[in-house]
Amino acid sequence: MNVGHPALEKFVARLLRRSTLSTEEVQALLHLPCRVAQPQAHFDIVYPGETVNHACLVAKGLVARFDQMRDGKRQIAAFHIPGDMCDLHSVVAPTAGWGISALSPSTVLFLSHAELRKLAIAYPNVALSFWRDGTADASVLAKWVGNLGRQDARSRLAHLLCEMGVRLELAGLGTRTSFVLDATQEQLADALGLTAVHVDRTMQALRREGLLATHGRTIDVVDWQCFAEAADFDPAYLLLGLPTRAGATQGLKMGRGMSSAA
Amino acid sequence: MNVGHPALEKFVARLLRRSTLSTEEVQALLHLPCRVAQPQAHFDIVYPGETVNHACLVAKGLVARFDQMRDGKRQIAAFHIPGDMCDLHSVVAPTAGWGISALSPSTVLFLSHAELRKLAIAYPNVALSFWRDGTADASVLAKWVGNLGRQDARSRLAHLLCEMGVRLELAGLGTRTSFVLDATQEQLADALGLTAVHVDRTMQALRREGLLATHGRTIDVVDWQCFAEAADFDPAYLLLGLPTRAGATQGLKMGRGMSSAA
DNA sequence: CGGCACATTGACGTGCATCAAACCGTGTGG
DNA sequence: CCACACGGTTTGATGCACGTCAATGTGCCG
Repeated sequence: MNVGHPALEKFVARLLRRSTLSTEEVQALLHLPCRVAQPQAHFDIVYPGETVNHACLVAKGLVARFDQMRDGKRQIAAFHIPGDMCDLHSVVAPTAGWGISALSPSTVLFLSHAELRKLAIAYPNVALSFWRDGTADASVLAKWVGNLGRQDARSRLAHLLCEMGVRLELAGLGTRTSFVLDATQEQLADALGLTAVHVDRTMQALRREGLLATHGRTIDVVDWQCFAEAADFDPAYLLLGLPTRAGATQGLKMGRGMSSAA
Repeated sequence: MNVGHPALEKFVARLLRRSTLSTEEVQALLHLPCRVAQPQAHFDIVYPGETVNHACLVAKGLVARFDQMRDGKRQIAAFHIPGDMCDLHSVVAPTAGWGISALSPSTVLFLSHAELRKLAIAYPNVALSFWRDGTADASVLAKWVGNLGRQDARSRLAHLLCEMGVRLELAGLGTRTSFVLDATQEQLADALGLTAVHVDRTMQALRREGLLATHGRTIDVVDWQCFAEAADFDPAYLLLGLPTRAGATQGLKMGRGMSSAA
């Protein structure tokens, strides 16, 4: 057991990107006790359906939240990079259907629900920031639903890469046009609702189009504008106050009449 | 402007299904002021990308949160039934990428963010219950990601119907095996990432198999067990403490080694 | 050097999209 | 009371994006 692990700073930095916290609140967060673990790639940190009494903070590596079908097929619902709490929501819902798995060799911190809840109750503002953090995750999920439901493989893959680029850049782990995404094509396939084979072919297509270059697991986006275009990517859903693609989706379709009965 | 609308009771009932609240807290919630509107079917209540200063509570009808692509195609990310707050999360994130649309003729209440935030700060326990409510929505989103990514049309449709059955039953609007889902096949298609044509054919297949019967927009599930089986449905993700399908997804796949460095 | 995880390739099958037309119930106006 | 328009459902013909299976290539590590 450990108090005030340096990775907590990354988490606080993430919260501060969307919420304002007082020095006292920040200090309280930074002094949370934690336990550290270093799962290797493919290790399941939390099994689907398990009840936990701690939340999981990523310090290093790439971690995913996934849903598992009866036949064993997996669908990744979220990627988590250093500074992310995979399951902060487990504080208010300790049993759920998902699992958490390390995609690459990682370092994770376990923070007790009791301690986190204590903070949320003592500092209403911290509670709001936790809620807001969860809302941001949910917004990403909603966007993934849109991607899976209404875009083809090319757009889906491009969108995922755009998202990870922006998030990794903000986390200080590269730039949106050049970053390391430490996942196998099979893991990407699990996130995109595709097969590894098709992810490979799609990746090749993007390379052939000159939109993308890869060196090992480093992704280089050649022309961000074109690429974001191909991805139908608008960073608004990340809830980071980033500049929105002008007039993108606003008011495309008018509804028809709404009798007000105030 | 209206104070203490009866539909607030449904919302409080929804919160109480997952959280415990004191009488005082309940009273405070029940006395929230609101504005009422009655959108007809297809009316867009909130446009994608709009900034709002109120949250939207469904009193009657069927309402959806949706994501819109550049080409105008829509993907529904969540259905909302009476008692649901479509966008409680907008209290902590007033601008986001989604839109909200009435699928059938509905009644909705608008509750001011300021008032809701005031409650959340005054009563930490209410803040937790709001956070928990948002978490439940997020859990449903994650499940939808799984469905869209890894199940075929038949399972997806069946799963959606299972979910709506259970939710409508809990809201007192039918039973899980017999309920009204007031959406067109096109709207279902927008939720399932399919086309209306294919939804129709899939529905017919389920009827032919004897799993389902429909009368207008009333759904009758013939054999819940078989149907839930076909849907790969396990209600755990609804976070309602419902009985879980025995040993469904637990520990299907073992991970491999995790060097502990506590 | 051999083994292993991952990437890549090719041949082939299929689930769902697309397009276009017909059908059906319901409300509306002549 | 019929005609017709309208939103929604149903049907059929055709095509393609992606899945499946199976083999081969490639870099890394012991």
